[in-house]
Amino acid sequence: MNIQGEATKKPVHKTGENTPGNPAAAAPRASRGPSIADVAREAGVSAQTVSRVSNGLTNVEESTKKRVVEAMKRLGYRPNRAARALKSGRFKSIGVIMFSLTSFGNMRTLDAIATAAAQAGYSVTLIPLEGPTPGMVTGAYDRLREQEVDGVIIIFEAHLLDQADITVPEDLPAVVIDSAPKSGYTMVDTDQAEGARLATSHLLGLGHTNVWHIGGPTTSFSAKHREASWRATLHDAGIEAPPVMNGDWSTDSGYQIGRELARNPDVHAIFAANDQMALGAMRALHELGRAIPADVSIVGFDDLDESTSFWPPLTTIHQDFQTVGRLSIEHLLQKIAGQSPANDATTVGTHLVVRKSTAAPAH
Amino acid sequence: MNIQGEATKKPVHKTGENTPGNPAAAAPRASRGPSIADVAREAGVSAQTVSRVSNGLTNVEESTKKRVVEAMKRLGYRPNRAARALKSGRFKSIGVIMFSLTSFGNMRTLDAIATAAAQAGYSVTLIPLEGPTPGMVTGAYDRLREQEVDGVIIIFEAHLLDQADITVPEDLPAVVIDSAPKSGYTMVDTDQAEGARLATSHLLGLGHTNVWHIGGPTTSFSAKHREASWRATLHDAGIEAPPVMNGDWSTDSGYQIGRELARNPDVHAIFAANDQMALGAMRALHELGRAIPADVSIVGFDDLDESTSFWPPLTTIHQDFQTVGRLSIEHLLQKIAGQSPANDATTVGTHLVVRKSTAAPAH
DNA sequence: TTCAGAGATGTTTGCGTAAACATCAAACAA
DNA sequence: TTGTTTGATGTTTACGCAAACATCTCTGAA
Repeated sequence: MNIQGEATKKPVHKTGENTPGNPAAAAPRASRGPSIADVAREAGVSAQTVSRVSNGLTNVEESTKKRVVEAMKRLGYRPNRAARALKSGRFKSIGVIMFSLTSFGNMRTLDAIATAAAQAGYSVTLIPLEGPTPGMVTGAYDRLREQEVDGVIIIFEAHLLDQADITVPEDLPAVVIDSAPKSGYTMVDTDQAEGARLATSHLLGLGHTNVWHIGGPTTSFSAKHREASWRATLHDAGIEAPPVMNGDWSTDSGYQIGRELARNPDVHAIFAANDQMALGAMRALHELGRAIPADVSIVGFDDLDESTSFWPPLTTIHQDFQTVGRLSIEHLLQKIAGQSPANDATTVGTHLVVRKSTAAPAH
Repeated sequence: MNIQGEATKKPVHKTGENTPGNPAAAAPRASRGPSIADVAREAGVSAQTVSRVSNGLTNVEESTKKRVVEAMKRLGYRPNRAARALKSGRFKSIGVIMFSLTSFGNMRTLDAIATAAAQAGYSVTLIPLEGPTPGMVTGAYDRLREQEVDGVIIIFEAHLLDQADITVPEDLPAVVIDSAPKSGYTMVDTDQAEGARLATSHLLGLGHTNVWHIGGPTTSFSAKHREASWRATLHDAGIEAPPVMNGDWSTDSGYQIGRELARNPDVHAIFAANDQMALGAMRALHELGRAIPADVSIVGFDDLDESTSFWPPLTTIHQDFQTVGRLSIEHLLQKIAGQSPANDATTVGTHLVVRKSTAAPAH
């Protein structure tokens, strides 16, 4: 009420005094909240002083500041970010481009990003993509540029951007997760190589003479990196890597591949590129009567909260999604602030979590 | 390159010709993209005409429009949403407030929301909350108001808002998911009652004489509703409901409660309020030697993609997250457009998916 | 006393856009 | 012819904010 009254009392502006044929009652224009000018009037100061208080500048006398703050409260004033952004060119918002919200790993990373961004006073704008086709990527970029964000975090293979004939505008800070180093972008990611090596070595150390691999999609750098490291680890042990079948991260794809592997009596050790595919593979093994871990050992990658409760509880590689998300934001904010112009690559460590899905081979 | 070159050629503006003591080279002011005025100059028309083309208004001659579009392309023009928002009061953005990104159900819903919003030309701004305490909710609202969104979707119990002494500003359209009907907000949700009834009836129909329940957190309306419906279904069958233990949706909480239930020889049928807790409970049952479904039957709620691959594959209630998300956006956009002022409640149907975790009792 | 310096506060201005209004030419009716 | 309508286009203005600059009021030193 009070506010309303004040708000409508707004200035007549200097729009020339001559508007005689005023058409009926002015439309009750969609109530915009009180502006900085309203607060200024209420507090008896200038708009600029209100702005200073609003932005926490120091050079305002204590009593004045108090008066302004009270006026703000009374009017329920909230700064208008659109105006602020228009004026300052800063949006206090970062965009996240990702393909799918259905991959648990991405979810966890997004969660961490959102939390870290919020703590830094940034909001997160989501741009979901439907698939890794050039068109989809382009569309996202257009949208992000329109949206005007201060920077972006991209959670997929950066070379897809290149394929799509896109370069991130040089003035738009970007951080890439799940991509190759030296892609030309700042990068933060889990140490995929270490994780895959840990998983493979664990199985080898148990006495297995070979390790099969359920790979992730070939469009994913994480997947490719994990596979390469698995292959290298086998090679270092003098073992020739068996053929790889690639899933799409989904549980069902793991199940399909798992059925193939389960039918092969030579398979006694499996390294799945993520926990979800490992889960699917375990179902296939169960269905085909292969005991885990007595007959077949399996290791996953991710360490989801759920993996402890898979049956049997899954031995897996722990990924620190939290840290990846946090570091991404940190690096991005630094770039936004104009620091750290280097396109560096940061890697977050992993570790092996041994549970019940692996054991020494029977023979 | 080309674009770059054009962009830097930007107007000198009419900032008064007299700036003699110009300090060195003018700071290479953060390159703002080309504005509507640049396009207008390039195309030899007025800014207003460019605006008309940009907004797809019809009253522009074809040849003129073409000239403008070409100029836009040449300059790489993108409308500035901040300016547009400032002018129009519309932000083409909707906010999503949610507690946790770690609950799979919320994730799936968020995914659907983001997709539907994108299709409607809206972006999604994420506001993660750390917990259901009043302070957290308040903070989120402040942030959302500052962020200036056209509407919000709230994925949690609406009464928490009331507890927090907050009312959604009447002029801010809102849709609530996972909340009680008649909460005063427009509501979209899965038909919790139907789902819980389906689950309970299924177990009863199999011949079980009682059904235990693993409940969700008491702060969740979904959880309370599922529990109430389970209780009512038992009551209708002349059965007194056994005591309920409440988890927090997490797999681990399901495991803890599952261990209690597994130790009780009377327990032969369990309805878990979500699939994750069912997974945890199944692990507990396995560990304590209770066969599923020979000795104990269990039904979940959600029907995650993973549930097919749990061991045994989980019988569960299918929730259509996709539809819930899509309808939320539809209703919200209607409210934003000023239509459908009624605070109605929309319910999305469920169905039972029978897999391998349920069977008739032994004897 | 006089003035320089420092800090508080006010005034002007423009960010990019679109509504409101103004103008102008062509088409048409009287 | 002359005026009226219609559609295309240009001009002015304000959206809310915060830089840049201007002013004003104290201190304290010369």
